[in-house]
Amino acid sequence: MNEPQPLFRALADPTRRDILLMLRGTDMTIAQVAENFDMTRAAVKKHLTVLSDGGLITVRAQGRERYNTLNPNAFAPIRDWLSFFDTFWDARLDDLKSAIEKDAQ
Amino acid sequence: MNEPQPLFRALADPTRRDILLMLRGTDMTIAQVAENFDMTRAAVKKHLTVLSDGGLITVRAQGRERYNTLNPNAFAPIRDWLSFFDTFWDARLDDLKSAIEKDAQ
DNA sequence: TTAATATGATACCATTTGGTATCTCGTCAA
DNA sequence: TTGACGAGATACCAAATGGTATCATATTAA
Repeated sequence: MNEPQPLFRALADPTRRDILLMLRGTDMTIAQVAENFDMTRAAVKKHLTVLSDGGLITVRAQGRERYNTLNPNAFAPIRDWLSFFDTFWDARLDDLKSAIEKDAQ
Repeated sequence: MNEPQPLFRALADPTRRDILLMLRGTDMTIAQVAENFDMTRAAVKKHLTVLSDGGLITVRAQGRERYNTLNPNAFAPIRDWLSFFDTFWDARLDDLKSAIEKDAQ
């Protein structure tokens, strides 16, 4: 069913959203990500795990280092979910249009 | 400023996302929303408060009832945030294009 | 080989979160 | 006027969450 819950959950924390922005340009190891925050490496690692569970990043091992990479298809499920509301907005606009037309008569 | 945190937080709970889907077609009172869930009205009310804090719904009083309405501009901040990654994807595609061209030489 | 380094894993803690129960306050109707 | 009804508010509880400290493991380098 491709549950979007882990994705929405992952995006709910500001630190995790900052990590994602940070990973736009370059892949980073856990230590590199942790340098940018005022918290322990262990805490950052937890955030990275949540991001991975949400399908937002993938991890590539290279020797003793783990490079975290932003997933190109990361936000597709969110966009899909948001699209459930598109027809609604259209209907609202139609209602408005009808009301205006009726008003003009 | 326009902090997106309350919005992301509001969307992180599956019950709240279901409420939003439910409100697409019609405005509903707290009791009406609560009918659709296996939890107390008080719990539903809490969810509605979080949704309101996130700017996702507005509440209109009518007598002793409160009608909850989906906010038309609800998802704009999320779309804005997601757009921060658009240039990144473009750059990735450019990289890919360059690599292919170099490969073709 | 041995020490330093990058990460994994786990136990633990305080706070937040999602939920119930309960009481109070307006508003509507008999 | 007097209940009944819809909603607000608060106290309380269990579980999830974000964080630290600490120890173990694997890899690199001297």
